[in-house]
Amino acid sequence: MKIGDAANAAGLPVKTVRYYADIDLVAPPRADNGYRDYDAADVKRLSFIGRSRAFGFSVAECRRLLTLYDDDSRASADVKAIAEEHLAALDQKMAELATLRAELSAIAKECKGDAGARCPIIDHLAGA
Amino acid sequence: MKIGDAANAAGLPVKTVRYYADIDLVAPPRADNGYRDYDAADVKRLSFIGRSRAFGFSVAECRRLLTLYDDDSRASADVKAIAEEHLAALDQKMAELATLRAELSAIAKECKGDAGARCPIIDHLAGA
DNA sequence: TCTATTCTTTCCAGTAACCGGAAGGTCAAG
DNA sequence: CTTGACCTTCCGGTTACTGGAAAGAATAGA
Repeated sequence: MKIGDAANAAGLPVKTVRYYADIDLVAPPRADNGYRDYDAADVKRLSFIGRSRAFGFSVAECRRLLTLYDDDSRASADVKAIAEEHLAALDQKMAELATLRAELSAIAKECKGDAGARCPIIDHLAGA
Repeated sequence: MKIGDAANAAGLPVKTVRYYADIDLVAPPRADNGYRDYDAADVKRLSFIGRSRAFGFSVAECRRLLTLYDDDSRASADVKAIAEEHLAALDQKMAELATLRAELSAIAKECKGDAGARCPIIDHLAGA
């Protein structure tokens, strides 16, 4: 199976699939003509990565998850640990954004937003 | 004033200040010895950028804000527009993260997280 | 069979916003 | 005069790709 078909089946851009091959995430053998030769298992792994990425896992995390996916005797605790690690990171990110948003919103409220030059937002950013 | 002092006064790493000079955000003249020569106004602009970045504005947005900061006859509406644009982006980002978090959390809950191999998280990622 | 099109390959550059380090010039202190 | 702390430029790496160029391979149609 050529890269285009594999990418299609996995729902990923060809470029991305080639990139995953470059970084040895899913690196199929080569056919005689030099083309990468994907099989059904590769497509499954690509789909797995696609879904993991959609959940916000980094490529590095995907690599770990893929190792666990391949390992029939893994402990589900190991998988869950990665997931909770990621959940914690999401929580932290959201908290940061919420703080930012609240502060900026408070400052923006003070600004009339008219044709006048006086602007509390600028003043705040300037350190007033 | 040399870059180290300016960076110090603005609370930014020297590398960052040099980067801002490279991209013409705050580009001071050169002294005879080739050193960048910052003045008090430059330090203020650097601090302004530092605070803007801390609020999550991109460097491109900082550039726009800086233009308005420099313009005594700007309309506060122009500043507020940038701020609200950014607030909207923050809201969208937070919404995305919240969705992600909820979905992942729901899946993770199904996983016992023990020594067993059966793992609903992996199953979900595999597309079960 | 010739050809046009659609693959595929590799490699290079760019994205955002820097950080780290190397090689080398400058300057103040001791 | 030498040491050390600055400063300079340039190159590479970070994340996860994306776009594009140049060139070879395969396939469909005339």
